Amino acid sequence: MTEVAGTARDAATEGSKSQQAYAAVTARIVDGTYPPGHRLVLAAIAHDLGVSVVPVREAIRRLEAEGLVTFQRNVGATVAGIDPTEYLYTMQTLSLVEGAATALSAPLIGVADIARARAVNEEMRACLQHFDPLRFTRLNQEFHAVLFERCPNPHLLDLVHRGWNRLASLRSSTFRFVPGRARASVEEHEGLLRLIEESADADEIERAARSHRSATLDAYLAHAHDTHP
Amino acid sequence: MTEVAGTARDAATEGSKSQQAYAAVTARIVDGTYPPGHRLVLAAIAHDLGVSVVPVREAIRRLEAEGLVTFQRNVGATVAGIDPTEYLYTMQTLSLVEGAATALSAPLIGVADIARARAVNEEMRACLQHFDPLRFTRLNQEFHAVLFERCPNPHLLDLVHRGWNRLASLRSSTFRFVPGRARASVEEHEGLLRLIEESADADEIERAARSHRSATLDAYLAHAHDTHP
DNA sequence: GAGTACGAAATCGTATACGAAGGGTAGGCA
DNA sequence: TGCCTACCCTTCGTATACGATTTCGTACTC
Repeated sequence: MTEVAGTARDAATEGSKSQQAYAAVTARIVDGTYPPGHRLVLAAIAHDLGVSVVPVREAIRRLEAEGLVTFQRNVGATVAGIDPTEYLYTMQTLSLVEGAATALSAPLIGVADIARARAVNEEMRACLQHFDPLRFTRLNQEFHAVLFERCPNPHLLDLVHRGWNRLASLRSSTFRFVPGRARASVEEHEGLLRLIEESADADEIERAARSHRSATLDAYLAHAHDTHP
Repeated sequence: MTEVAGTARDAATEGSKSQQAYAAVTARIVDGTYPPGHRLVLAAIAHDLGVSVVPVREAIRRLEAEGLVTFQRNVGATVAGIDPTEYLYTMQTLSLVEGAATALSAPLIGVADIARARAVNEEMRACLQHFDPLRFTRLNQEFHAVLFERCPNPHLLDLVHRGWNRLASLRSSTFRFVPGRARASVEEHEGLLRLIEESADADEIERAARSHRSATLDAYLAHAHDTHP
């Protein structure tokens, strides 16, 4: 079946069924088909993907290791929720690793990268008018990806990706709750680009990138505190 | 054997077979039964542990996610090696996350913790006389564990544990190669304790903890460069 | 003598099957 | 009427079995 229908299908058809299952489930979590709290039943997913439960099981375990799903023995897996505490920890960790990754990749960033990042940021600025949180968040990720993707330390880069993945599961980004943060964010992006352009000290870049993210977290916390005192 | 003899056996018998397999394989990697480069054959391990290949497979995948083993499709898993580059990346990442974890846990560290850490450090100081790299390394881990273990951010703490685990796979620690680093390390430990005692700024503690580890890395790199120019 | 091609052994990947543990519901008893 | 218990159903956990893929050894040819 796999060969017949999907010949040179798409990137998802690559490799083992486990990988396919992983890709498929991840996509569904990120795009919201499986909302937070949704129960992931192995047999159902397996049937859905046209494979056996074994590869699905492996995929779920991998997702568990990455924190996108929680797992309970003999009970099953559920899509990890948007627990505010969880959010805090994830953002805190991400600020740390992304800050470092950005600093490490800064010396390797060329003019083309800078231009691309700036273009994305300008798009974000334009987006401020008729504000669309989802679009803004997507652009935000794209912007930062340009900045950290050249990080030479693969472990660190992997941690950054995991952090973003976890955040992706709550699609209704921070900016939905705290739209006021969006404008400041765009300005800080420009400042970050300047630092990289002028080959600033690694420490300085790391601090800037880290506090940029921390500020978003703080804005969210302040908002959450106002809403649920 | 597992069911008949071991009723409330021991901690290793807890939970699923997958967890048992994970614990067993991890232990063998850390204690050197499976040296770096050793090929992990599923069927052999399964037979050895008295279980089927499925749980073993899951355990291996988990170890892969943690970086203790490398995996190749349709080929198998091998215990991850001591590639100097890998070491650099791991230490770099560890310095980052451990520094942050130490800073975050500092306010939660009580006098008892300080006393224990200091006792361990004194033991390390005594150990400097008839130097034993393995013992020194074990004490070193114990010392740092006291300092970061109270970190309230579980993700971050998990990353620190993973980092240490990966380093544990190369038991012949840095201090074997660079014994001169040991004395400086003990002194820096004392400085770190002082900072925590006097409730220093979080940034300051983070910087101190990070550069402590970075210094160890640098010492190793300098040594490696001397040896293999 | 070296390189290549073919075949066999080893090992992984996945499917299917069965036993076990949890949760929900219905029925009975206080 | 409310709570407790027993049963059943759903879903997971593991074993076994078979097909797929890779690798190593050997023989043949240039």
